[in-house]
Amino acid sequence: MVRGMMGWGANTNEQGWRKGPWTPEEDKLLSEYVNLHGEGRWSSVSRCAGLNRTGKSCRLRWVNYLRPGLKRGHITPQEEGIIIELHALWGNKWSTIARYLPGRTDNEIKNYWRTHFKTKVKVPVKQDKKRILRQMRNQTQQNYTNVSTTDMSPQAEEVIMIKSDNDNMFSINYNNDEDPVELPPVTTTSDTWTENFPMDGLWNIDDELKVAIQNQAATANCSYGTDYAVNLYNGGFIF
DNA sequence: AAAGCTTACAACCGCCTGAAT
DNA sequence: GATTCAGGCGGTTGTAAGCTT
Repeated sequence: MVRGMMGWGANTNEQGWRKGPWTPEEDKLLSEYVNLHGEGRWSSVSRCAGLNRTGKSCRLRWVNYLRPGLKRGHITPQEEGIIIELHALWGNKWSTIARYLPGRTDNEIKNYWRTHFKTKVKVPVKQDKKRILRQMRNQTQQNYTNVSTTDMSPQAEEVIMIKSDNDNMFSINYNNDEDPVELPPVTTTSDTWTENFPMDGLWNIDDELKVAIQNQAATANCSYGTDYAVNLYNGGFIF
C-alpha cells in the first residue's frame, strides 16, 4: 500500500490554507520546527514554520505520521488482541486505547478496527433476541413506570427513548422518530409479545451507538436513564 | 485483460472541552 | 459569568493498491 501521496489533490480552501496530501518539503519543515521548538501551539507552528497549513492539520500530520517512535507495518496478533480487549472495555475511545499500544496512533487503531471488525459484529439469533427482549421488557416493567432519558448522553438518548403512556402501555421511540413503536400489552408474559413486536429497527442500531450507551452506563451514576442502559447492557442487548 | 469489489489509510470535518481573556 | 479560541477526539471521506471474478 502506497503511503503519502494519496487522497485529495493538493488545493487551498476559502481561507487560503493548503489542504490535501503533505509534500516531503512540508513534512521536513514541520519536523524541523517541532524538533526545535517542541509540540504545542500548533497555530503558531503553521505560521512560524512557513507552512500554509492550519494548526489542526499540522498537529494531525505530526501526531499520526511524523512523530518519532511511530511503528510502521501491520498490526501484530498481540496488538490485535489488546485492541479487541480494550475496545470491549472502553468502546471507541481510540486515543485511550492507543495509549496502551506504543507507537500506534488512535487514527491507525480506528482504521484497523473499522476495516477488520466493524462488519463482523455478532448478529444475535432469534432465540437470543427473544431472551433479551423479554429481559428488557421485564426490567422496564419492574423498575420503572416512567423511564426518563434526561440523564443519558445525547448520543444514547438519540438511540432509544422509552416512555409509559399509561400504566399498561409502553412505547419505544427509536432515534427520536415521530412514530414511536408500541409494545404489546404488559399482561403478556410468554414469548408471544416478542413475536409481535417489530424490533428490527432496534437491532440494527449502529454499533457505535450501542457502545455509547455502554459507556454512559459504565461511567455515570445510577439514574433512570443510565440505569436503564445498564439493564439493557446486563440483559445482553449490547453484545 | 478488464471491471468491480475490498482493503488500507491519510486527511478532513464537526463537535466538545478547557484555558485564557 | 460570558465569550473566544486552540487543541483534542471520534467520525467520515476519498483514493490508490490489491484482490476477485
